Amino acid sequence: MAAATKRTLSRGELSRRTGVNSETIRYFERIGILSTPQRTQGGHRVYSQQHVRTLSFVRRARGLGFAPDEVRAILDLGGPGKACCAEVQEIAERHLEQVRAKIADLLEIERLLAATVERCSGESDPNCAVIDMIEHPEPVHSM
Amino acid sequence: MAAATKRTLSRGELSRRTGVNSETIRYFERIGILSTPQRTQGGHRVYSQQHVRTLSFVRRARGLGFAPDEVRAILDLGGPGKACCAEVQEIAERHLEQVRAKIADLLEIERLLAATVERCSGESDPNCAVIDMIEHPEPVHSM
DNA sequence: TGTGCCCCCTGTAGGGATTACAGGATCAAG
DNA sequence: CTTGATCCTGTAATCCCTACAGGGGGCACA
Repeated sequence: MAAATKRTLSRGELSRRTGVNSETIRYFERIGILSTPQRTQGGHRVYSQQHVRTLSFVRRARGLGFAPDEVRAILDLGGPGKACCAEVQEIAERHLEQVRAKIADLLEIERLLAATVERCSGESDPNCAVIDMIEHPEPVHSM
Repeated sequence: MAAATKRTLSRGELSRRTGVNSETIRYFERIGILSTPQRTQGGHRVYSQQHVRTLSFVRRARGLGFAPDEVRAILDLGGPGKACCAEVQEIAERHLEQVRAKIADLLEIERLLAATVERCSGESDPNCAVIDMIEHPEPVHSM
């Protein structure tokens, strides 16, 4: 079991590899986001490279605001031999819409913030542009 | 108190107007994000148009992933006669950076999702492009 | 074969943000 | 004045994690 490419990892190693808190890994397993790993005779979890990939994906998706349920929904469809494209495509498209809506909102906020910071004198002007923006926001549609 | 422009609202009305859960309004008041409103003699909260504006801003900011503390930080600076520009500008700039980072990540995800959905046949192809993407994601830097 | 030390195991408790609920009072319309 | 909707307060529950306590495994190294 020496060097080179070790094909399995402990929970701590998986945590370090993916940046996901090791307690959270246990939690993800409990709520069905990460498949139950094999165990050693002593009961220690043994993770595969597949787990690394999945968990990395989950991390990115969660970090971008996708709900655990949504993540699970996509992940569930990726199981071995499970149903495919038609169904997955629909979910993916919904996500795409959400992503685009978020981007639009953020761009709007970005525009506002940037313009505002620019107008800011940096001095102690009681007529602050940022505060103005807060108190009289342009409508950013929806939300 | 008939029609036209009623200048005050009850909690429920404020909730409906802003889309923020009415219990959450109470919560925001408790943690200092929404200023304590006036009360009727019977103890019912009475909100102003200002509350509508602030709460809408809070909602947008929260929806975009800004922490309550961050929201409060900006809001606090907007108080009547409070300190200004220099300080606010700094906060706003930090936010701007965060916003831009988020946008970048989302654009990356959007690109991936869009390309993937496009490749999708929409049929029951066991070789699903979306699932492919999940299992062999291109690195999206950081995260 | 021991024997350390580190990491892992389980169950459970904590925390932040939000939402829900129970039991009672107020509002406002008829 | 009655009544149904809405509000009040305090507290519990929920979700998503994260942390802790106490008791073992895993494994290098002598």
